[in-house]
Amino acid sequence: MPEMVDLMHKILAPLNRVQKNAVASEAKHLCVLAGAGSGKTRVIVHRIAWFLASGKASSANILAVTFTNKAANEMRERIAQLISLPTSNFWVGTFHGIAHRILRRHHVTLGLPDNFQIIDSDDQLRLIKRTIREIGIDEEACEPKKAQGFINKQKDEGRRPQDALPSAMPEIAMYNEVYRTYTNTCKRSGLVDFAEILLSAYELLRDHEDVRLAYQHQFSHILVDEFQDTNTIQYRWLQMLLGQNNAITIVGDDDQSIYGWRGAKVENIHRFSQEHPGTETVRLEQNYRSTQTILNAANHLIANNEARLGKELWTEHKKGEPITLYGAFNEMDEAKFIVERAKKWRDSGGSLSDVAILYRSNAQSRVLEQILRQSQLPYKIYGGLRFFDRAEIKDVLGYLRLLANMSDDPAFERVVNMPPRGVGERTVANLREVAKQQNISLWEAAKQTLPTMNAGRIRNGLQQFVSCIEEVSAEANTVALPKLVERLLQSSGLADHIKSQPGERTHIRVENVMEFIQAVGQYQKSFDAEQDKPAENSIKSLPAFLSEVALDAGEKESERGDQSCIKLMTLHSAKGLEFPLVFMAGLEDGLFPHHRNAEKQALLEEERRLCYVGMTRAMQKLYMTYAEKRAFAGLSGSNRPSRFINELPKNLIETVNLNVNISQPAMRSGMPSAKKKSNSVIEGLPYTLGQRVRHARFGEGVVVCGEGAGEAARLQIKFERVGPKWLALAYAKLEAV
DNA sequence: AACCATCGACTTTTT
DNA sequence: GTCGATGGTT
Repeated sequence: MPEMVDLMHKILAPLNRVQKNAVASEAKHLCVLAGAGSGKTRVIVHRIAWFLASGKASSANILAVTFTNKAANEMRERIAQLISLPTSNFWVGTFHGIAHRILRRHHVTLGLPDNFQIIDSDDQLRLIKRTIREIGIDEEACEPKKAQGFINKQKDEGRRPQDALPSAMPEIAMYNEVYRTYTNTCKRSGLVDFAEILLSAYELLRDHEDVRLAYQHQFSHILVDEFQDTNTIQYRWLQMLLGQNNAITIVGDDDQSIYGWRGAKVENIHRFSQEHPGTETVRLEQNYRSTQTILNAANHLIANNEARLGKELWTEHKKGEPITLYGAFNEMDEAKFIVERAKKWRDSGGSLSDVAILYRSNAQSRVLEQILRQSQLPYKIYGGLRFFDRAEIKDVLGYLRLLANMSDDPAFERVVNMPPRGVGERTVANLREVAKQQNISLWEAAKQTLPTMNAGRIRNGLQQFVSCIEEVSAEANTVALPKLVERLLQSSGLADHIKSQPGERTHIRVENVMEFIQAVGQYQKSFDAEQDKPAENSIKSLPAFLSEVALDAGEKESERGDQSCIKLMTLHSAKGLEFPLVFMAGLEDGLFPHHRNAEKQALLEEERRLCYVGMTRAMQKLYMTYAEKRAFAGLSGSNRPSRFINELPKNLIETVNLNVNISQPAMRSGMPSAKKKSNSVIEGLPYTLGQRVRHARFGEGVVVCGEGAGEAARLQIKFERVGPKWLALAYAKLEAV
């Protein structure tokens, strides 16, 4: 008993007053509005521990749901750390992970094969393309990407093809037809996409009372992280688990809802307390991350949003440095400025791993990379292609999927001619025809068709493929996964193919495959440990491995090898992270807020939240930059500074123009036009940035930047014919144009 | 069937 | 300025 009291003390002691109220709340339901950097995860972890320590629930009664594997793992680890209990019987996981686990358990009830597999959005798109072709709709009229968006949206909203909303638009009917056919194909092939996981899990609970009651009985205490990001079906799914008696704790921040475009409904958190009588709402507003200056600016910005529950961050930290605003001449100049300041940070004792450069769209990283490389600063781009999405890895996975489930037609199509063995589009089309007529899989069709084919290159190739699969498949009974993968790579010729590809990427691809084999080995190990004995075959572990891979975003990759690297990522992928020094680049109207989201209020508010998220990543110092001219496909030409800049309190901002070595006083007026003028004057020189000049030898150009004064004054001119050149003003004969 | 050249599109992406 | 898809050529 004294241990219990000790434990309860240990749980509450490190918390502030509001956090304590949340953790120990006796209310039936709890809504924690957790501002950025306010100790959100800590509250959720401690509340779980509190339930356990106070005897309200045992670990098996708790369901904790997150959106990312990373968050789920972190939660699990921190619970284990706080209370010394094994966490293996906790239900902690992502929406998809938990729903998937339930699907596996009840696959019979759902009419799913026991070896059903998960397809990612890439596979989904391929399958949809094929479906469109199969139906025979004109691809011009039915863009696969749009069809994919439609289907996922339907599923996110809980609508099956037969539930289609009446619509006057003929294309809706067309998309729905694709949806219907696609659904059938998935069923036949034993495939489940991401949205399907959630929808099926919801329908299972909705339609089967016994199942529903069993889970309701089990999960007396439900906790949900990042609740502002839940979509319709996730909300309903939670509703099913909640029933009348269970208690739920939701944690989230409506000001950080930035995934509305993916179906997330901020309204879910807005209306939660109304729909759940007995809800206590707690606001975590003390921030442990940023300076008061940064928080004030962020508070001021987000106050412009109308639809919000309302929250104001504060901190006990110092005021800190002002936010530095830099209006660059162009994107090069912007990148140079950022790199310059990052260097300064390092030279004055900071670490480059503390530095993050955030941007609205991925394309912006290119210039930054270029300048970083030139400056020889180490950097790492986050959120690019995920490890398991690399082409060579997906090829190997395609083979494995086929081994796990011979009816997996998309997998068949991916690998039947990989490496090229003469089985082209024509041959596959024939197989598809056979498969369709007899309602069998492509694999079966291939085996059946083979003896009737004309001898030749095509038949040889297909025969090779079939033999390879059968051979390796037989071995799956006797060898473990890593060995199986190696055999597969050899037997299929994929290993040789990758090695023999010309180009500089070969080396990396080979390395990736090696790493994949290693990952497979690790997986087999942990699988064996769970089963309590080493498996002498891959049959059992393979489907589970594939599911794990499909539901793994590949976050592990970002963990390694990032010592003292500057981090580059989009604002979206920065959510949940923090950095001592943050640069937000490309704050231009059109880019950020993105022009497609600038008109409608709701969309603009989401852009503003994105800006808020970006700003609140910064711990010590925040830079915001924009380029007056940006060469950017589609959005070329000159841009105004982002309207968000004007929404920041002027007294928290210092405006700087690095290249001319002058610090400008804070903007006098918020008007971009006024600012533009004052900013482009080069102090002490008779030229302005962006001015056109003519040189006797180099021709016409534009003043890009300048430095020095008097005799030492130099200007950088970007010439149309010969590119940028630095010229000493004293010698170069320039004339204004 | 495989390769190459040309055209055009282009936000964000937890699973 | 780059990636991907498409169409024509070998």
